[in-house]
Amino acid sequence: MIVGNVTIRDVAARAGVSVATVSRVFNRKGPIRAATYTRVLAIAERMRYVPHAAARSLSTRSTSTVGVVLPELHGEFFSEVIRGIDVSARKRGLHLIVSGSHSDEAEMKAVLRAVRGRVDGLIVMSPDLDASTLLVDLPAGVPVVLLNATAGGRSSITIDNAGGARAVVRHLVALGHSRIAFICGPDNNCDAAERLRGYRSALRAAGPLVDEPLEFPGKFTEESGYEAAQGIVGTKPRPTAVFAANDAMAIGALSAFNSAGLRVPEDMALVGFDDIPIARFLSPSLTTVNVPIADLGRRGLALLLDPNQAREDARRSTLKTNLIVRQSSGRELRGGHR
Amino acid sequence: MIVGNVTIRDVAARAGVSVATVSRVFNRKGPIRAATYTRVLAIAERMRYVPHAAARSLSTRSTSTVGVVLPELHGEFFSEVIRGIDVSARKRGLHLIVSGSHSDEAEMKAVLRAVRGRVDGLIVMSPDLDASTLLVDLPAGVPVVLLNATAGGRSSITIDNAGGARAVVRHLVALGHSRIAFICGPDNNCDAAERLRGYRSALRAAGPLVDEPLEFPGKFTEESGYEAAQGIVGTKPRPTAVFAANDAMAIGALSAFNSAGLRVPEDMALVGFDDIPIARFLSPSLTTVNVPIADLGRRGLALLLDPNQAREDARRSTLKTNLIVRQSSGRELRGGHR
DNA sequence: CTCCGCGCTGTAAACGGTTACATTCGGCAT
DNA sequence: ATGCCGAATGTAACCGTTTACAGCGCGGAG
Repeated sequence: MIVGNVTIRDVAARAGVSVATVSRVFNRKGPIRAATYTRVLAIAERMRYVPHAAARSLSTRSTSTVGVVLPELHGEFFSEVIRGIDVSARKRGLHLIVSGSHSDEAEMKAVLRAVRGRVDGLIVMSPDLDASTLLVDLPAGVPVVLLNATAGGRSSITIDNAGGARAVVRHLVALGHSRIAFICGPDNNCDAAERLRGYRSALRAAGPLVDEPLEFPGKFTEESGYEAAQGIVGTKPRPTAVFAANDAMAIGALSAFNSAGLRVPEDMALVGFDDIPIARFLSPSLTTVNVPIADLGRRGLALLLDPNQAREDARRSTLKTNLIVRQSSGRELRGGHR
Repeated sequence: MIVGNVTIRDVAARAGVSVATVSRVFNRKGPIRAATYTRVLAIAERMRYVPHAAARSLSTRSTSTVGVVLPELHGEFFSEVIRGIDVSARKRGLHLIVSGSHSDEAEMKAVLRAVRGRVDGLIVMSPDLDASTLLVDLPAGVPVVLLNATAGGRSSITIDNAGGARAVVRHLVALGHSRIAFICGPDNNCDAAERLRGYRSALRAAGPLVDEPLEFPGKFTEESGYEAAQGIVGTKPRPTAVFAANDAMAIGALSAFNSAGLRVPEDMALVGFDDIPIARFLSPSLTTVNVPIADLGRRGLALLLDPNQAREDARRSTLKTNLIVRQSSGRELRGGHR
């Protein structure tokens, strides 16, 4: 027989007090005699009383949970974002409800609508889909913070994608490379677009000695990086350096270069973007752009909870990225035909 | 001005029906005239009515969310587990509340207690901490499924760790290796313990031509794999093969071997465990044991929701693992001193 | 001695849904 | 005409909290 769950009334009855008193004890609100306090607490403990979250939410109009909506859940990147949010959520006693794998827009909208009474706020990362149309029919009054996306009036945190990309190109150019290929991210992905923009502008800024942009399609997955790299291997004249728009594709490319018998970095320099945790453990270790991924999550949560959200200036912030030079970009090219 | 949220009563009033009718429309329950149905739905849509999740939960005694408790959230492995749960949760219209980073037991217990009225069930992965003591003061009546752990009477899904480990050792022995080192997982971690057990028993079974177990401590992290591998490099006589208890440590070891100038697999064969998605993209690609990670999550959820949970035989299941031979274990040793 | 104020506790009305039960209303058999 | 039945809908209790407000006892001021 399943023992029915103990309610606040049961505890009150057993302790010989009213439900209000028990509630006050649990919420440390209002004046309570010390003796009453400890007695109620002891009895509640003995009866294994645990407050019913839904009932409390209904009454207080506040769940203590925030929702996290990501394009997908797979891979080191998203895992880090979630972790960043999770650790700071726990510090504040908040719960996290996550949801990913939103291939299509309708599905995502359905999720967004189901939040009333479930979360106090939402952290949304939607680099692919246009955020402003998505959020249009979000229940009113739900605070939202966007990660790596912007939409009119919403708070957001973005990272300096273009700046990071420019740093990569400058690094490669400084090493003597002049034919630098780029493996793009998915179409419509705004991070990808910014990185591409940075790549192009830095190439242009590098002057006439450096070749035109040489771009290969990719989808931010290891597979797509692998395939793009195969295309690069067959390109004549072959580039001497490859800049992948994210680390996952760089990993795929590395694998393809190995299969093709090309050594990295001797025969081909390779740079990624994101600095996912395993980047430093690849062989060769991956030169990449560090983006403070966990920080992105952490600050997203902080912004969401910040009561000063109304202050316009604080609502948007951009996180700096910085180049991490490791082995895969190699040393200065010698005897180049420069 | 924030527009107050629309309640079911508002919709009922506007549509000229009772709240019961509106409720029935939304839940497709009870007989409703077609005309009423569409009219109410249209009005609700126009008013942007969304049912309040907490209120519904309170009334029906069922949230449609399940909780997922993991030891931590970082890395490809856990990310895959969550993804597996997430995709099948979405198919069933369920939400997911996750929580990780449970360094200590008290923290984890606190999380487990807070579930009343928040989730309908729990999927708990706790390879480090003893599950039975953890679950002792879980609110009564919350169904639980354990992943990679067992505790009296609880449903659980485990993977065949020992079998996978034995397959690895047999594979290496078949290739001609006789000095096979093992990088252990954390103490108290039951997956790690099982893998170690498999390693030892397979070595023993391999006969007298194969050396005694040679074990190095590790903690399932890339760093710890790196350090363990440094120790292995300095060991005399040096092993010819290394079996890391998980892929993350194998990645760390690979990095260390590269730094030390050892080629994998020519100078040192290397095998991991888990078959995380990037394993195939490492250079060399990693020989490892495939465990159906996403499946683990998927089946965990299925078991949790299975009304037949009472049937004793269905409550525990073990997932098969299987060896995936790639490049890192190399080809047969030639001219060994066998 | 009365009254006031304060500290502590109790009462009961929300919160926003669901649902058992009651009610209404045609239609149909008697 | 009467009664009955089932389909469609309404009424109101209930889910388990929080909290505004009321009440009560008691000590000190007047």
